[in-house]
Amino acid sequence: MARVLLIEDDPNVRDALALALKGREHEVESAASGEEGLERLARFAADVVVLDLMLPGIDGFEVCRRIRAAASTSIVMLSARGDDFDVVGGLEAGADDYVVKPVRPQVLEARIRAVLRRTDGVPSPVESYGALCVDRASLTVSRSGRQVALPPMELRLLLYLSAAPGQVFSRQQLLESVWEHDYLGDSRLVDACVQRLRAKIEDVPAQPRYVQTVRGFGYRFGPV
Amino acid sequence: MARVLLIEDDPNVRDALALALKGREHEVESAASGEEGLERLARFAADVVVLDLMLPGIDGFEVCRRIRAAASTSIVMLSARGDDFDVVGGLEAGADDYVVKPVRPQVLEARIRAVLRRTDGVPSPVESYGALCVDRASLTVSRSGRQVALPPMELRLLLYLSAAPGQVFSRQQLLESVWEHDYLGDSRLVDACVQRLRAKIEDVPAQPRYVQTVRGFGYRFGPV
DNA sequence: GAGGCTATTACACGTTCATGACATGGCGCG
DNA sequence: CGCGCCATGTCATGAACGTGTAATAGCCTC
Repeated sequence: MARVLLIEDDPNVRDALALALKGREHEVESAASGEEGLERLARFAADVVVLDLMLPGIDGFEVCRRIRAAASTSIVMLSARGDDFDVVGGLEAGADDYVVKPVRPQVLEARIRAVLRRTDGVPSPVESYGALCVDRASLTVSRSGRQVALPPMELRLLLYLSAAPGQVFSRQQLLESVWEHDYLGDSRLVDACVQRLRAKIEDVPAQPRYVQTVRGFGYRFGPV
Repeated sequence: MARVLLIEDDPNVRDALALALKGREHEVESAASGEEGLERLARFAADVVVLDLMLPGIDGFEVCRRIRAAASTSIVMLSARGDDFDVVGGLEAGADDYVVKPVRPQVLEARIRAVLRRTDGVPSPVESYGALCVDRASLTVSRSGRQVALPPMELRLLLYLSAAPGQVFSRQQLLESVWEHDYLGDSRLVDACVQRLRAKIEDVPAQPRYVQTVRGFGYRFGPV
């Protein structure tokens, strides 16, 4: 019925859910960590990702953001923590649904179906922001209809930022998520990349419309 | 931000939710029964319908099916019954999400956003206190609809205070938490920052509505 | 009315960011 | 195998902006 990627570190839960979903004619692929999940996703074109929050290595929220940056796959979060605070945080990180463990497979499946029903009508991963067009499938960017060639890092940065328009990211967050650097310390690397990106996508780089500076905090993609 | 049709027969719940959603800049229309809701929907082009299941007259499931038949509006079901059976049934009747009462407005709103994200752009989460709106994702503040630019420290102070409305913080606490200074000692630094902040967000800085002085103790955010 | 607490304003220093030049390194092409 | 280009990361400079401090004025409380 659907292609499901299950990211969950507990083998018992993972196997139980995988089995149940397969029994309902879904195609299921499993991963035990965030890293593994992201890697699988690159090759297994999932319709929906079922994502545990408590993962070894990079946590569920970060995995969620990275999935959002790269693809338009739907995400159902799965967590043992059901406080209002957690739920709101999860949904704001970009999840389509948030389910509290333990969960009966029937319920999980019903929620997956509800999420997919919503997605069906939205085929195009092309997002357009003003004159800027970002196509996450072909990884191309165009500005006022004319295609813009972006080097890898600038493209990754743009994808990441534009996946959450309006949200402010610190340089540190960007170094970790986009560059996958883990060292702490001051670096003007992000700044430099932002400048180069602006030179290519902004009409007036000195008054950026898309990639904006938030003094003292970091950068944000739009809104104007 | 979004147009919400709220179908709920209990006037208390209805008014509370309507008020909370309006406070977050949504446009809200209410209906007390299924018939009234369907009729409203014909004229009020809602982005999402929040639908109680226990309604007088035609029940929530039937309303859901009729909405689905007529329009592509998203539906968030609201019910006091949270059995797995009910949840699965609700989602299979065509709901996009199913929320169990009682629900905190923040959670309902986060779920509405998640549902809308699929069809619309991504509006960011907004806390609103009277005429003051604080958007914690994009780090923007607006007063009576007009955006206010705040320098980093003033913004951090406002974010910190408004995260716990009503609670009093001493200058020392603020120095530690907002400034991350650890030295003890008298400093009028917090005062100065508060003044600058007031000048920007208060209508009458001399009679502050949002950032209030508690003589001898410190400052507090609201209540209005 | 005195003392302590807070508001208000001004100014100079420090931080932060933009910008462009430069060094490094990988990759493809000859 | 070697050359050269392009992308990336680092650095130095300069400007803009915000911030902390201090000095003064106002207010509340006892």
